[in-house]
Formats: sequence, C-alpha cells, structure tokens
Amino acid sequence: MNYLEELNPPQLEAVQYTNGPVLIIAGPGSGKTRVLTYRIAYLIEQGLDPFSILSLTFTNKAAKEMRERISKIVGSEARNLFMGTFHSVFARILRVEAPRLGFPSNFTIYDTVDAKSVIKNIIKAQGLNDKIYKVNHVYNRISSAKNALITSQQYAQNQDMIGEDASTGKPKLSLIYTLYAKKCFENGAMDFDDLLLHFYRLLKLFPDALYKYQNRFKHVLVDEFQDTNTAQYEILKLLSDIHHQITVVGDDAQSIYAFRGATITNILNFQKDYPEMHTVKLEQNYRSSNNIVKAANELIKNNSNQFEKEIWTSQEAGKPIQVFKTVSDNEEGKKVADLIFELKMQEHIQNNDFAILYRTNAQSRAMEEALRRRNIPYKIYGGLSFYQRKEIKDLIAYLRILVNPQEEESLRRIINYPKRGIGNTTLAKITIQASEQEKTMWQVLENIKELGLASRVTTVIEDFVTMINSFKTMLKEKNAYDVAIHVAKTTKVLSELYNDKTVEGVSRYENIQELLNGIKEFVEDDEVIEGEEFANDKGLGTYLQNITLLTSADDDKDDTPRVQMMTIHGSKGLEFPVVFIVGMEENLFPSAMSLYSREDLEEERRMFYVAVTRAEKHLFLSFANTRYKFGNLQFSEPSRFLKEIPKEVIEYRSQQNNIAKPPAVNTSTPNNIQRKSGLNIEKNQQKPLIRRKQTIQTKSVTEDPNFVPSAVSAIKQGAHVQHQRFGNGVIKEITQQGTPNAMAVISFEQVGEKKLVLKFAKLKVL
DNA sequence: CAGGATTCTCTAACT
DNA sequence: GAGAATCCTG
Repeated sequence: MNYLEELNPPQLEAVQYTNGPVLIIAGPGSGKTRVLTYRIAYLIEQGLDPFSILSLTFTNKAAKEMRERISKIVGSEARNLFMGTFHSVFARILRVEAPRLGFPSNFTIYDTVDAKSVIKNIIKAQGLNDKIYKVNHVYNRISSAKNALITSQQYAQNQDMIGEDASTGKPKLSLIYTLYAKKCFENGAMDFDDLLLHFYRLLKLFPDALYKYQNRFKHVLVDEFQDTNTAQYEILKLLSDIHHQITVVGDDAQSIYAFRGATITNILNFQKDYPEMHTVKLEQNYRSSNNIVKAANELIKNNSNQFEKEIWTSQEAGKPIQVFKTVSDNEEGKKVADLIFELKMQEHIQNNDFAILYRTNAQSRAMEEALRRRNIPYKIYGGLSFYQRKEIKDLIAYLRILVNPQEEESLRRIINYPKRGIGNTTLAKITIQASEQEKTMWQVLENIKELGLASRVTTVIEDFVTMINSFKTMLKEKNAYDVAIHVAKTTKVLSELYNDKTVEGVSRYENIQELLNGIKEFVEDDEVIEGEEFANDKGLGTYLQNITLLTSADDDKDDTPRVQMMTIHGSKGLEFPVVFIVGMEENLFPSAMSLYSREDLEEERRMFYVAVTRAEKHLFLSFANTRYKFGNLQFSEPSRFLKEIPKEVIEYRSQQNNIAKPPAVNTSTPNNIQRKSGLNIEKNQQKPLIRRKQTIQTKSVTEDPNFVPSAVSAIKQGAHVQHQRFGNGVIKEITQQGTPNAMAVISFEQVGEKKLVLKFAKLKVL
C-alpha cells in the first residue's frame, strides 16, 4: 500500500473515502488521474470485486491507461474492471440487451455522417424545403432532444419544443424526429445519442434490467464529470441508486462541452441529489510553472459563474509566457516551426514534448506545411478520422449489411459501388416498393423479379443478392478478417483501387490494406475474460461497433516522437512541456459564433483556461494579422483573451526579435499533392510521416511471415506451444474441447497464464 | 446510366 | 477550399 504515501492529504482523502457519494473538484494538473487510479486500486485491495466497479472515462485510451496503471498495483485482476467511455460501455451492454427494445444485438452504430444522411433522405422524401430544414440544424435539434432524454413521442407532446419550432418556421421538425427514430429502428441502428437514450429506456422500462446493473455496479466512478449531459447523469443516478457509491471527478472551470448538451448544473444537482455527499478539492497543481498557473487563475476570474477554487503550485515562476504576432497564418506556422527547431537545439527537447493547440481543425494546415518544410515529424489528432474516409466507409458498409441486413443506409452506399449499373431511377423504384409493402430494402432486393424491371437490371441485382448471401454464409464459418478480405476481393473494391495509380488511388488502396490489418489485429487479440457476460466477442459485429466509437486519441501506437497537433477540445486531460496556442484572434478564439451570449463566451474562456493549463514549462501564444477563411483572406484582431493574462508573466516577442533562421530544407515537396494523398514521405524519416490517423500500426501481424500455426486438433493438454506475441508456453487445460469455442489455459514463460480461444490463437506445437 | 464540368454551400468543438 | 448537388453530354 506504499502508493498511498505518494499522495497529499486531500488526494489521500479522495482515495480512501468510502462512506458514500464523493465529489472531487480537481483543478488542472492536480493529480486527478492518479487519484482515480489509486482509488480504484484501493477499493480492490479493500476486497471489492473488480467486476463490480464501473469506471467511465472520456476516451477509451484513458480507460486503457488507467487499467494498466491499476494492474501494476493490484495485478491482472484489473482486466475485469468495467471501464470505457459512456458510449462504448453502454454499447457493450446494449449488445446483450438491445433485443428487449426491439433492436438486433448486432445493431449498427451510426456516426454523425450516417445519421445526417438518413435525415437528409427523410427531408427529401417528405418533400420539405431543404433550405428551411437544413440537415445540420435538424440533426442538432434531434441530438439535443435526445441528450435531454426527450423521445420523439415526448417531443411531439412538448409544447415548448413545438412552440420553438413553430416560431423558427420549422413546424415539421417533430415529424422529422419521429420518422428518423422510426427509420433507425427499422434499420436496426442507433446513433451516438441513441446509445444513451436507449440505455436509459432499458433501465426505465425493464425493472429487472435496472436491478441487475444496479446490483452489479457497486461502485461507479466518473471522470470529467463537468462534461456529462443530462442523459448521462440520469443514467448514473439510476445505476448508483442502490449502493450510493458514486465518485465523480471534475472541474467546472474546464467544462467545454456545453455545446453538446453537457451541463455544469450536473455538479450542482449532484449536491442536491446526494445531500450526504462528501466534497474534496484538489487545488495543488503539479504540472505547470507558477507563471502559467498565475495566468490561468487570472483569466478564469473573468468568468462570473464558477466555483470557489484557487489553483496553486509550489513550483518556481519559470519562463515568461511568450506572445508573438505574425502577418499571416502561414507566417505563424513558420514561426512556430522555427521556435520548435530552436528549442530542440538549445534545450534538447524531444519532438513529442511539443504540442500545437488550436481552436479549429482547419488551422492545422498552415502548421503542417511549416513543420514539413523544417522536416519536423508531427502527428495530427482528430480531424477527418480514418473511418470516415470514403473508401473505408464503403468497405465497412459491405460488412455492416452482412451483420445487420435490415440496415439500409449502408445498402444504399454499396448497391452501386463498384458500379454495376443500378442508378437513381432503379433505386427510387426499390425505395417506393419497400415503403408500399412495408418491407426492408433488402427484402425487396431479394424478390426483385416482382418489381418487373428491365431484365438487365434484374439480373444485376440478382447477382448482387447472390454475392451478399454468399458472404453471409462465409461469415458463419470464417473469422472477421477472412470475410473482410474476401469481400474486398470479390466485390472488386480492392482491384479497382489498385488499378487507380493516381496518388489518391494509391493512398486509398493503402488505407484499405490498413483497415484489413486492423481487422486482423482485432481478430487476433485473443485474450478471454472469464465469467464475463460482456466478454470479448471476436465477431464482426463487435468490431464494427467498436470502430465507430473510437476517439481520436485512441489509436496512438506511435514509436517515433512527433510534435502533437490537436484542437483544444482534443487536448483535454493531456499535458506537454511546451505548448503553442495559435490563432489567438477575435472571431476565431473566441469564435465568432460565441460572441452573442455570455454563456458561450464563458465557455470559450474555459477553453482557453484548459489550453493554458496543458503547458508544463513553456507557453507560447500567437496571432496573425491575416488569415484565410473559407478561401478568402480575412483581417484579424488579437484575441481579447490576451489582455486577460497578467502583464508581469508575459513577454512579447517582436518580429525583429526573430531568431536566426536555420536553413530550410525540402522545400521542393509538392505539398498540394501530398495533402490529398494522406501520406507524407519525409526524407529524413525511415517511415512515412502520418497524416491524420490513417495508419494503425500492426505490430503482431507481420512479425514472422514464416510462422505457421498448428491445427487446433493438434493442441493437447501438456503440449509445448509457441504464440507469436506471448512466446513459448505449456497448455495447462483445454475447455470445450472439440467445439469451435475450445479454449486453453496456457502458462507462458514471459507473460504468465492466459486463457485463449484456440481457433484464433494461432499456436504452434513445438 | 455514367462521368465530367460547373455551381452551390458551408465552414466550431466530439462521442 | 472541399464536398455535395446539379446539369449536361455521350
């Protein structure tokens, strides 16, 4: 228990208090993650079964890291903890429970793009004016209703909502919501908000389900509580209603997701809903220099709504916060790259110790080009994610309809991709038939002869149906990877991209290969958690649900140190020795859209607070006089936030004060082409530089091309076997021998005992 | 019906 | 500046 000695008194209290609900108000850098980690470890040491601990984090990566840290204290038991984001945890449970609500357990999860596409079709089908019913607006309206736990039926009865829609000239919104919910239900699909809403409905409609999860989760812990919305909070309340052991950790000053329905009132409500709750404040900052802490404290004072709290540090003042101005966004990029170059030389700081933070993703571009010219490796988090690329969505669409044939959105996507001569006219006829006969689109396709189309088209569709059916058959016998690669080949998706020798085509081909590798890795991640109802299911359905819920921080397996670039939202919870906050301009940060209300402006300021407090040693703030916005050059003024930082901690770098420029390299790179390609080849790099997040490095897959696993039947108790990743071991025991689910307990020399499913484990008998 | 050219629209953050 | 929608032609 010596880990407890590392804690200061409030931290220790936060870890050890077990007499009911706890609210931990944790300032930036106050050791919040450490407290949560140790608290869970402590609970386990006190005898609490890890299976009965539910811990909700903001990213899956955070969950994974916490799990690893906990296992260092309590051992492998930690893998039994139920941990993850709200969305992924509820999705996992809904895989088991969704049939009660009329959804297939292999329900599809729609990302924002999918959801908007469905809405767009509804607006079109209803003959509504899409200038008035704009997809984005409709989506946001429906989303916020769901986040407030208002179902479409309730919406239709809600005079406030109806009134608002009437006054904005959109009386049909309620209808669109109803039709959208209906469509999702028919498609066997849930969007992000549905994962919360339907889980809540499950608990409300089925008392036995509520009872089951209330009993199971004896302790519930929530990180980043300030960013939870109403739906999430109501679910938390239900889940912890029996044991009242709920721990929430948050900081009202760091609430930056109000736009998504998060509400600080959850913190206030927590105090009301749990009058017996205990509050702990963590105010000592271990992360940043005193100048940075001072700046953060001062600027946040400009917000009227906040809890009493003052962050302090025992660290010395440190470097002043440096502010500089440039003439354009491109110059800003250059200056940042120069400074990084300089600091690397002078202070021997690693690439990955630098972070560039910005308000909007679009700003990454100027930074990117400048870093590339300097040959500084970088990595961009967020932005257009790998799984949102067209070629990826296309292949995934095929996989989705195999798992969930009801699903229409994906079917529309691939029915004519690659081109097979099924155009809009045909599609329209199919759609009409489906709605008239109240069938799914797929059912219409299966009986396409009835529709009396031209014989050529009928044949094409019949072939398509036959092909999809053959994939489904295969799915019953083969693993997800084998099926995926078969689909990619048979549909000609792979060869079509392979034959496209343009830069974009090559990149798309590589992306598909990456996706296939990712599936392979998923399939081969073969560890089994025993006695777990929600155990690792290697099915394609699980895979598809998982990837939709990945957060931008989740695929970070990088080996080369890179400068990290991300939005301020994406930087939440992270820390870096050197931080650049770029684009400190009016109408950008604070955003032009936030200038009309006090609440929005205060959220922008909290965002600035978050950004500033990411920095440990150096903080740079920059703004540009001109900047390209939507392709036009715009003039900008310095951000009002700059004035809110105390002068004594600031140092202005004038433009004359420029550092001597090291010679630029590699300027001949054709940037415009590389941007589109997705891969940036850097001369000094061994590996290609990765843009966005398209590369998921797959270590295990290519380890030894000559490795040939033995047949499952050859694996017997007592056999000495070799595993690609775990090394050599001995079979201790085999369960369910002879069945496809046969598992073996194997004692490995290096990694200890593991339980693996034989058909996936790829073991070689020695 | 496919594919290319042109016009239009939208530009905040994220699961 | 990019992606979607629309129009036009083969």
